[in-house]
Amino acid sequence: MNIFEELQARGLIAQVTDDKEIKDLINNGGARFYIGFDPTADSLHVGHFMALCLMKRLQMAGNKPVVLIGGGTGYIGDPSGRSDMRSMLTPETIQHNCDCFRKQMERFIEFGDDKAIMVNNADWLLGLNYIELLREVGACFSVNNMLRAECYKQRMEKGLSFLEFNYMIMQAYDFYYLHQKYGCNMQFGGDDQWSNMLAGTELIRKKTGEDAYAMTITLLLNSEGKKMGKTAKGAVWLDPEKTSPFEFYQYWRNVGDADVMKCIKMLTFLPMDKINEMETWEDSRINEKKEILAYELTELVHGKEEADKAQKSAHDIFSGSGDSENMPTAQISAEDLFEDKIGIVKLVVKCGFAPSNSEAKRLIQQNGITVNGTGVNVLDKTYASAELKEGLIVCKGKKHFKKAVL
RNA sequence: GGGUAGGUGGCCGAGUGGCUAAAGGCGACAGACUGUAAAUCUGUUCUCGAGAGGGUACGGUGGUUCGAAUCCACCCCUGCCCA
Repeated sequence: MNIFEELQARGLIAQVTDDKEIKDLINNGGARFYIGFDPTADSLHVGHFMALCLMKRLQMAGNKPVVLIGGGTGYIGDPSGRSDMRSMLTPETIQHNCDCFRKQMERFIEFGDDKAIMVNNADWLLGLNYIELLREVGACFSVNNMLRAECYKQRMEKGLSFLEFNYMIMQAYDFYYLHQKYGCNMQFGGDDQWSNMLAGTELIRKKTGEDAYAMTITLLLNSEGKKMGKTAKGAVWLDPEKTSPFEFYQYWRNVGDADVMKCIKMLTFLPMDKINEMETWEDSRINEKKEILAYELTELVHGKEEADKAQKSAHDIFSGSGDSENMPTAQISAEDLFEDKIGIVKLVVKCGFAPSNSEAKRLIQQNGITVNGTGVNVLDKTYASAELKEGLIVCKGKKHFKKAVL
């Protein structure tokens, strides 16, 4: 099975500009392709992860990846798929985010002379001269056409600033620039990027007469049509500081039944044979599938050791052996104690189960909190420092566990 | 630049001087049921406080009033129409 077929079988391909040419290109390792990442936060998330996986798959098939960090486009903000304007990031934040991205990616993709390269579009976008750019690039764009693009259409009702309107031009310019400088002939991206990517291939054609290609990856949606990789607290991050390996594991362990196989196909590197075999498993093995999904992904993102730990914690907690060795911990400091004791409300907040005291109280009153296996529903319950030294197992609901230690 | 409609809690959206910490819906969290799933049902959903009670909040700043999300002035932002 060649790479194109595999991507297809995994359901990763959403749209392509020319499937024949692209097939040839990537199957024969002839693609020098880029994927752009805008530094909108200080960690990558699951959406980025899919793009990185794709990059890896293509790299394994002999193609050369270019990682583009949007240090320049971050100044503008992509309006695609947004119903309102992004808040503008300060230059310092953008720089900080770029650095964070770089660190995380280096762990995942191999960079080097004959491997992947990483570039930052701040290097060429920030120094552009407005009038020159208008003459050189602006002339190639039809406003009429741009307005017809899906990504802008949605914004026509709610308002679109000129700043954001220019995002497409900047992205197109990136592609053009990379084409000229590195011989980049292909761009990949999320499906919401389609119009921006097409703008790039068109710009290249107009300026150079050469063909360049674009392909989008299917957005990972759950069976309800919502983007996956989001939780109540926000995105599922790849940074272990922001989303612990255990939480990461649990997110995937808890995906809906209907979404398991899709996630396995799209996100893991399990061979298609194995996946096809899993498709034939009986329904009763659904939880086994979920464990495989969770383990595979945690291993990819956080490494084998962390994945083993997360899986073991999950088993310990949910299959009742009560072993707390690998449970995520919450550190309680001496200042949190009053008269050598800590109150239940404070304990719940310290464990990160509630952002405010009020919410913690509600949880407690609703029987949502268990400490060391016994339900606690009175607000004045306290625990002595000696108990804390032993480690208190605090759980919120049935799925959230923390070991509180002094 | 002119006209006009708007800006309310995480989101949508009611409310047009006291009964409003603000209806209703969505989302989220907890409980029941389950398989660490989905669906369903119940409860909760600004914050501080053990509680009584307090604090802050309807775009911003001032003002009127015993009392303002609600009235007035100015400002900021958005949609639509005209230029």
